[in-house]
Amino acid sequence: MGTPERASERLVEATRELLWERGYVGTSPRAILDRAGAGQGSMYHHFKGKPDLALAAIRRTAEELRAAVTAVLDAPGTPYERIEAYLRREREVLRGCPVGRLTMDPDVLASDALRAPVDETLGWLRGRLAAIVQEGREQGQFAPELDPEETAATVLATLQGGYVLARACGDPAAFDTAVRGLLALLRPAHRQPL
Amino acid sequence: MGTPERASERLVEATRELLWERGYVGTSPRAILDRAGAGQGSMYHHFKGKPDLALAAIRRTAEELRAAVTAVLDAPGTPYERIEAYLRREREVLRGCPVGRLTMDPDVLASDALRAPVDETLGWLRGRLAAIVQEGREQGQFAPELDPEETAATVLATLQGGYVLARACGDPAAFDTAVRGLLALLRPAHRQPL
DNA sequence: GTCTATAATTAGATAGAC
DNA sequence: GTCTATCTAATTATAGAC
Repeated sequence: MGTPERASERLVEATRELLWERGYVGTSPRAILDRAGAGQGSMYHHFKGKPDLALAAIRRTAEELRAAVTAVLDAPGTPYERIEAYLRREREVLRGCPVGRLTMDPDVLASDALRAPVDETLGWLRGRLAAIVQEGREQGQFAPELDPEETAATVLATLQGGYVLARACGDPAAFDTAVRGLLALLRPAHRQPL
Repeated sequence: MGTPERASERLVEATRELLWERGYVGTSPRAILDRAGAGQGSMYHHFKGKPDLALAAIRRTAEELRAAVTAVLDAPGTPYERIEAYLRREREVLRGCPVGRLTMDPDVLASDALRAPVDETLGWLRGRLAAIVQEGREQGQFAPELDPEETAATVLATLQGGYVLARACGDPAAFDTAVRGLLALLRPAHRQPL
């Protein structure tokens, strides 16, 4: 492990870190090269330029997120438990979502190529969550009035917004508060009172 | 109405627009001056520099947001209806939240001065929503298990995250879907089934 | 107050040596 | 493949005229 051998690899990793920390417009090729320990020639040999390198970085970040989410959502448990596990999974909350944050980047949104992996990843995530809500509805754990697509969107939006609240006050607890509020609303016991 | 007379006024307005569209790191003094139709001297006469001007712009945006939210939340109606009115109020969804988007800006978060108005505004909003949830709980419209602070955080997070989802796919409908999902979870009728 | 001129620094990319 | 040198434009700010 540690620093990768190949320069192209180090460039992608450095870009991933910087996109997460500073976004696309806030990341300069200079900063990438410094962090990767590579020269300009190395970057322009492997990639066509900043957008091309960023695309490679975003795609890898998206892949990793999907793998991590799949591991949590495919774990055993009731639908509610799996959603709860996803909402409560360990996160570096103050760093924000490495995929979701890109939607606040004007240059990313202006490029169909850069926006595509973001759109696909969040769309996939919504679909996964919707399937679980649907499952819970069929099992009677969730009320039939809950639309799976809508509920999934609410779950994902609460997560993404939780990052916003936590970063605003500089305290990860704000994220947890929003998640607890959502879990209370989703809780089967509460929707089927005594 | 129209373009303000005073240059300082035009500078603040231009900065407000650009911060909303491109964020802090994506906004250059040059772009501000172009949009405001002002020269460099004008800007450095009224403001100490980019951070100072941005602070003035952020404060005004925060003021306007508070006024607009107050108008909706203080309107007549049950607690659920007032929250629903807030969630469904007209928004330019794809532009995102002018305050919330700043939390994704590394330079804003790195500055206590710039982050303060963002933190205060979202904190105030959470407080207002929590008071309404509390009210609804006392009236029996919301279940006693719903913690007002947590529920308010969930409502605000869903909004902020709704912008993320909508911007990712370039469709405001994604925002509405998340809102409908939240309203279904909050709906008194669903929490007190037949 | 507002302007233009200037300047030091960085962004983003190219050329060509090794 | 990787490096350094170079280049054009933009960023952020200062100086000084009007």
